[in-house]
Order: sequence, then structure tokens, then C-alpha cells
Amino acid sequence: MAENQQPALQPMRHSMAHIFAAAVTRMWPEVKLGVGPATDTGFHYDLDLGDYKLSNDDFKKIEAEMRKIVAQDQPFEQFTKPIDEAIQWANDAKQTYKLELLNDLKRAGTTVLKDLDTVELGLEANGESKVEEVSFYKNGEFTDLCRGPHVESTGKVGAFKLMSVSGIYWRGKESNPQIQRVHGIGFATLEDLKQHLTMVEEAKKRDHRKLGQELDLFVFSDLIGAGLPLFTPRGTILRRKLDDFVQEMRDEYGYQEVTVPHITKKDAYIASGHWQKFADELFHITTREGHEFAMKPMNCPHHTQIYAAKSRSYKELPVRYRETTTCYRDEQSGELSGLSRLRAFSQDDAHVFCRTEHIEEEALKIWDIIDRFYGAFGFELKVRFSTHDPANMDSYSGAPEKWESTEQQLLGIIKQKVGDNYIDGVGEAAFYGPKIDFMAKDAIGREHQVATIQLDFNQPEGFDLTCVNEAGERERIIMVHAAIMGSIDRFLSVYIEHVAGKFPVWLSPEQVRITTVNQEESVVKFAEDMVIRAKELGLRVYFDNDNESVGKKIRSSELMKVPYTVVIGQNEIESGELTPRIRKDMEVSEQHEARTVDEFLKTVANEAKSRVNKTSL
RNA sequence: GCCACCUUAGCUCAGUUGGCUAGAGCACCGCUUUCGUAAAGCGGGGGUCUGGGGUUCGAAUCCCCAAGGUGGCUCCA
Repeated sequence: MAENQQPALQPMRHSMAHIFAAAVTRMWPEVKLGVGPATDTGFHYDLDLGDYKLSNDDFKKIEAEMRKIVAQDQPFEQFTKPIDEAIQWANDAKQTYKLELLNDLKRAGTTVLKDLDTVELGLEANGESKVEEVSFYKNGEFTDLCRGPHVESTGKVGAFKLMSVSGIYWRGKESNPQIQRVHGIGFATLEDLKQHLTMVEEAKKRDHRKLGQELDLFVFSDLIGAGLPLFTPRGTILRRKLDDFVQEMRDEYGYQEVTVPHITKKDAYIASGHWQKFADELFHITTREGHEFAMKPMNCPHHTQIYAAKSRSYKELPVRYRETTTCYRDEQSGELSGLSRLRAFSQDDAHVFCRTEHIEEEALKIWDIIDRFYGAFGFELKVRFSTHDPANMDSYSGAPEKWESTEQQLLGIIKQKVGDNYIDGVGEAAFYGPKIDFMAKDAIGREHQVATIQLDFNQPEGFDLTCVNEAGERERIIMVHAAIMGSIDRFLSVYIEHVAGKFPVWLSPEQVRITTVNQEESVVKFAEDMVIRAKELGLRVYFDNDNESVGKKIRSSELMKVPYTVVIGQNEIESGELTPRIRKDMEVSEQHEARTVDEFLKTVANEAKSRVNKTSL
């Protein structure tokens, strides 16, 4: 996005945060301030106003006060204080949150280990050396603990707007008090700010939740429950077509489809390590005989048991299983969001059981599928190397040395594919192993995590997975987990927004709509014959013989974003030719000039066979 | 789960400070019309105002609880 290309915006946005805090301090002198960093689109500030809850009505008043400070053009002056004086300052000012930060800063400065808290707060600049002095910035009557940099004076900030307020835990810890965070957007010019708001509007228009309803793809029901999507016939076609695409490619690479039940004994998750870590997020089932089961939250344990059902020779490795199947996780209600985060979601999951020597080739094969899949949709992919955090080994299973070696192996694959063009994701690993995560950048510049390739040396231990090697000994194997879409549901949410609901012909739930000009017998007969012919050719066709005006029927077809709409009347019957109406975003090929019914349908049927995205995004 | 806000017909929304049988457009159904590329005309059905409890002479409107949603926080195998 444009705003990321302008590092000069960061000091400006950070200055806006100070101006915001100064304004709030004028209006509520008792406010206790937290931190106020620049963000990708502006800034936010965390603050504690006791029982008073800010609302959107307060924003106008705060913005007015901010504008006064801007008009006063107060210079931003930096100065330093010895750490103990700074602590005294925070104490005197009753700024308890700042005080906490300063104490941590002092403490972190005296310890050799990086203190996680200060890392989070971005105060680690001189992490190793003892902190003796801290930096402050002052504008007008307002002083804030701050590393800077800032613009010269309050008059030098661009356009800003307060957007929303939300409750947060101080420093993101649930054990900490809950305070308020005000989000603002900020840009160099008013035009940039307006452009950003336009972008936000565009994103709203593309919102998959809105389009899902308008295009009749999926629904939710209060009766069924939150986070449990119900896919309509149209939505189900989309899911089927996307999944077929992935699975056909997998078959090319030697994957075999398997099928497993959706509930499982608790024991499987104890062996996998999931029970210890995710017991609260499982849907638990107790049988009438008192046995504990859970809805499956993932598929690895099941697939391991298919592998482990017999002894395996090294010669049959790699064994590759694939399965598109629904998983169930008891997500917190506040985390649910459209198809992006669900309690029941379908993974296009796969597991490769292999020896270490196979890993590279297997990972590269998966990477090929990912490239082909995302390439077909015009997504730009970014790669993230998701590794363990050595400072937080409690979150992971297995020995640190094993982590190091598997990560090196993954890194080699990444380097081979993209060189240094990847993002470091320290702490982003799964608890059982490191991952290569793929982020897709959509048509309006947003990034979404989608595909994943994961190395797992822990579950083979937990499930005692082996093969018989050349020496006739049982040898521990390794697992590779891979999902191309990640979850079909989440991919759909990303994809719907990517194309704004304008699906290419091969994916469109309805490919051709045939409408009649009137209900005369000859017209209806001609149109019905065309519908039959279209179905013979495997096209998804809808016949609109409603007693409505042509204009209205065209409109209805356009609103449903149907790629081809044809109107049948006396003209078509007499000439035997038709002029299809082609959805505006699609590339108009000369093949769709006026032609016979059969030629038209064959052209579309042919087009529907190729998995290319011919729409202009 | 936590904080803030929201929930009126299938959809999108009106509904003044609590006060007559709760409205509109679209959609749906019926009739008329038989129509040429983004909305033909007329008529009709449809809502215990998300659910439950309370305050009040009186509640869509105020209070409490629950469910669902939106934006954040936290979490994400």
C-alpha cells in the first residue's frame, strides 16, 4: 500500500499521537496515558480514563482540540533525563503506566537477557547496555516519554481523523487492567486521507460477508450457531471447484485421498500434544458410558493412524495422504468473523510421511502446487519463515537442537526458491515444528495468510511413527503438513474480496443465463432447447422466463454477476444467431461476436474448462 | 472471553422527548401487460420491533439478562 512506501509518514503519525494525547490531557487532566505508536495507516493511543468510556461523540471535540494544538504550531523539543529522575517525573505526574514502562526500562537495562516486555514496546534500542538516560519530547505544555523521532512542530502534521475506540488490556496481557485504545488515521495530505477512506469504502463493498449474501453463497443461522456457515448450492459449487483444482494437482504429485471420522478419543490428542495445549478449544463429547471424545480440531492424528496401521518399508516412502475435511474448534465468540474465522471450517489438508532426505523434494512439490494455484488467481505471494522463539521454549515441543536443524532445512528450501525474499516470523511456528507460511496480497493490497508447509518431528515421536530401513531397523520418520488454501472457507473469503464477487467462468456458480423477451410459445421453446443444449455441454445455466421486462431481467443477471447473459426473442429465432451480453470486467474475445447458439455455447463450455482468471481485477 | 457500539418484514432502512391498529423501497405472490440488453403498471400477503425478565397507566423506544452481529483486544494446532 502506498502509505508503507513513505517512511517519512511515521514521525508525522507518531506526532499525531502526541497531539492526541496532549488534547486528551487538556480535556481530562486526570488521564493516565499508556503508549501511542504510529501504525500502518495512522496511530493509536492507549489511555485510562477510569470509568469514563470514550465514544464517537467525543471524537469531534478531541479533534477540535487537536486542531488547536496544530494551529499553535508548538515545536517538538527533545530532552533527556537520568532514568531515576524520569521515574520521579512519572511518579509525580501520577502516570502509573509510564512509571511501569520506566521501571521496566531500568530493569531491562540491567539484565543481560532481552526483556520481552520492552521488546514489545519497542524500547529495546539499547537493549544490552544499561539504560541511564531516557528521552522525552515536549510540545507546548505536554511532555511524553518518547524515543522519537517527531516532526519539527505540531503545525507540520498532515490530515488526521479519529476512527474508533476499543477496549484493550494494558500491554496486551489479560492479567493487566483493561484500558481504552483510540484509533486514528493520519496522512500527509487531506487528499491522501480521503483516498484512504475511499479505499476503506471499496473494501466494504467487497466484504465477503455482504457479497456472500447478495450472491447467495452462504448464510448463518442463529438457530445453528455462530461461526457455523451454511453453504447454499451456489456457494457449494465454488467450494467444489476450488477443491477439485487443488486435489487434481495433488494427485499428480502422488497423494492418495483418505477419509476419517470427525470425532476422536481424547487419547489421540494426548499423543499428538494438542490436548495439553488446546484442551479448552476443543468441542468435548462425553459418551453415555463416560468416555471422553472431542470433535476433531485437525486431522494429523487420524492420518498418522492410517500410516501406522501396518509396518512400512522405507521403499514405500514418502506416503502422502490428502483429505478435504471439516475441523471444529471452540473459538472465542469475539474472534469469529465471517468465513475468515469459524468454529467449523474445512481444510484442504495433506500429510506426507517420509524420511529426512525426502523433505526438500516434497516441500518443493507442495510449493509448486501453491505457485500454480495462486498464480491462477493473480495473487502475489509473500513467504514467511515461521520459526520458534528460543526465548519462549515453553510454547514448543521437542529439543532446541531439533528445532535448529529442521529450521535450517526449511530455510535452505526457502533460499532455493526465493533467495532472501522472505519475512522472518520468529515465534510464528506451530508447537510441533517450523513452517513456511504464504501470504496472498489481494487486488486492493491487503495481505492474508493462506497456504502453509510445516515440518513436524514431534508427532512422529508421539505416535511412534517409523519405517523399516535398509538395515532392517525401525527408523523414526518425519511428517510434512501442507494446506494449499489453508481452509476453503478462509480462502473463499479472501478470494471473494479479491475479485469482488466477479468469478471467472470456470468458477461461476451460474455461467450462462438465458432470458426470454416474452412468453410466446416459439420463443420459450427455442430458449428451452438452448438450456438443454447448455446442460449437455456441462454448463451451469439458469433459465429466466419471468414475465418481466428485458431490462429488469438483464439487471437481475448483472447483479448476480453472471458472466454471460443471452436474450432470446423473435430476432434470434429468425436469424439463428445471438449477441451475448458479457459481464463488463471480462476480456471480450472476438469469439463472442454474433454467432449461432451452438457455437456460442461451445465457446463458453470450452472457456469453462480452463482454470484461468480472465476477469480484470 | 474482554471493551465499545448495534439488532424493526427475506434484504436495505424510516419510526421525533415512552402515547392510536408499526412504515417505505426492493424481494415474494396474484392480475394486467408480451415487452429487445441495468428496475413496466396495479393489487396482495408478510413483523409478538432478536429472545426473556423488569420499570410504567402505557415500551420498538427506559433498565437487567441472554443470543446474534460490527470494530478492536486476546487467541489461532
